[in-house]
Amino acid sequence: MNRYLDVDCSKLTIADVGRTVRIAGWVHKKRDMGGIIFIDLRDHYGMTQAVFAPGTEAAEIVESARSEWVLSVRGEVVARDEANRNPNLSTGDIELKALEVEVLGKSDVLPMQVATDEDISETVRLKYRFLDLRRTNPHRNIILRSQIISSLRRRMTELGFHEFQTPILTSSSPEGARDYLVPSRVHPGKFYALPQAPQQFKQLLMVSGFPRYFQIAPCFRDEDARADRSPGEFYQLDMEMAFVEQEDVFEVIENVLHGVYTEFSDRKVTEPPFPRLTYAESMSRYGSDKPDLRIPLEIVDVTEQVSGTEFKVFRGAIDSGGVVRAIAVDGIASRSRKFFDGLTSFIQGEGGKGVAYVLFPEGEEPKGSAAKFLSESELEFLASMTSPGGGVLFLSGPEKEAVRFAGRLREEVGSQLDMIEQGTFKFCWIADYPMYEADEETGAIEFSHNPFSMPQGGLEALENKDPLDILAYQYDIVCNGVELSSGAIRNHRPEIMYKAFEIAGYSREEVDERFRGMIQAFKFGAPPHGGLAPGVDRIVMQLADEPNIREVIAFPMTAKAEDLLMNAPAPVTDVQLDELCININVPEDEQS
RNA sequence: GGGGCGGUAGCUCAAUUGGUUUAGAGUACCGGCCUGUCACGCCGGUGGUUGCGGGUUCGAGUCCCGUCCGCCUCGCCA
Repeated sequence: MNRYLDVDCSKLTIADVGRTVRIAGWVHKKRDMGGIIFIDLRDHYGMTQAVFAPGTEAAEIVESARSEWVLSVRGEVVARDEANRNPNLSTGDIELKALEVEVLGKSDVLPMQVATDEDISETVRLKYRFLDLRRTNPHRNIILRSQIISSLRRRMTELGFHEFQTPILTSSSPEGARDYLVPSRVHPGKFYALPQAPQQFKQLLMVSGFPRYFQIAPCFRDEDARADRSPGEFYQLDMEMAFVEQEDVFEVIENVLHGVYTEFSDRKVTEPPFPRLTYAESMSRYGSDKPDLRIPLEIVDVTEQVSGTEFKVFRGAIDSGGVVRAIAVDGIASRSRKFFDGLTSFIQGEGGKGVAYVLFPEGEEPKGSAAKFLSESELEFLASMTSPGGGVLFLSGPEKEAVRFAGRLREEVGSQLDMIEQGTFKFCWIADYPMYEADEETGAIEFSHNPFSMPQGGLEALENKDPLDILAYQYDIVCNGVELSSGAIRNHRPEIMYKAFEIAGYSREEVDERFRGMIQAFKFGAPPHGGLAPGVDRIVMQLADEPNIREVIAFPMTAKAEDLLMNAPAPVTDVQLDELCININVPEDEQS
């Protein structure tokens, strides 16, 4: 085939016996028996055992070879004796009797072993990522990512979408995360920004008359990392459609996600149409706008039912305008005191006060921290929420807090009691987000999500309704408690745009200044349009069943946004800085 | 920026309450032996600023303070 190899390391079988072929790859393991030498040669495709007979020139060369050397071996394919076959290897029925070997690349002593399953510290893995990626799991994850992205592209194209590229060097946009900035040499003192998302570009493409846009889009946001959030950069399946309403977007994305999740996993995937929840409904039933529907627990508002209670904890909450939220859990009555104390500690760790509870053990009196303070009728009602042997957990306080803590408690109890349904991907839409929210400290009205979303009710709603009551055509798609994407039907009407921004405190001039390109475009005939942008890394993470996003990124950065392999970020030369008219002014206590 | 956990041979880990440990083991590496292994085996050897700096103590891998790095998390993520 060429001078290095004829076939890859996975292909040779009993049918090839007698052929003389070349294979090339890495020394996975070498077993030197003193005379005969065995080498497992590994490449991307598989592994083949090469045998070196004592006294041959090839054996002499290979004697000094070590793990991860790169060899090309020419040899004769021979069948192994019955007793010497290796059933763990696809090529285990044969071996390559070496006639000739060429060393293509030597290896220093390895900083980490490749041919091992043992855990290796992430620092070492990231510093020597090229070695790490040779290992089975990391290698497989990156290939899976490639296949998923191919599949996404194919599915989008088949649905009539066209793929576009949009600028990487663009301008800083207000709102949102901190930008990554790139200094301009031609315009000293001015900066490009890397796009946080191609949001405005894709909307401009709609105005340009392209009805179905998509892109596997790199997005750059200078925000801190999480297990499911890589710092700096990530990828979205960015898509946008013209002349559509919310349901049209839902239908397309359900098709694509159901397809890709079914293609790449054996789990049960929610059949389209995915459940639709309003934001308000999701918050009240699950205490979260990204509910994990695999947990069969729901939050119930029992404020009214216990409004006459003497129980001090509830009394205090209700009298100061708060609420009492309850989660009924079957079979929980037999749990130890320690279990419930643990739940209280958990909620305290989240910033709450604690968890009250009442239990209904079968054939016994109700017990639990709240039991003796509740009236007969109150207990009767609560008992009806669960079955004998069950119990009810309570969180009380100001509504916003009670809702949030109840949501966290729901997840914690679900997880501790192994109630999370395994082997499924449960999707849902969260729609009807509020257009605005009040800043917690200042009370100022600000956009709660994307400022480019169309307010429900249009201009009329903006002019006549309390801003905090206005909903937007704004939606999220959630899978197993992970937010995959936000999206919206966009506001394509300049007059509605100006009004929407005015409510959030931006003048017409500011809007013109900050979104010049887009607002101008909308004045020259813009179609109604909308879309969303599921996070590719998170999709791959779920399909690879990895708990950490770095496992599906070939060259990830650390939580502190450093690339340990490429040594980024790094200082640059004074010449480079001079050319950009930049003076570095790092405070002394931050120098390292 | 706050909180939590961690950092001991190249790698993965151990080391009782602060003390007979010359800081050990496996693996890797080096040397010797071995012609059918597939985690080859056997014998021997090299390899340590216990992240770094300071402190307490007769004595610190172990306790205290600071600092750096890694992970998780809160803030942050239109």
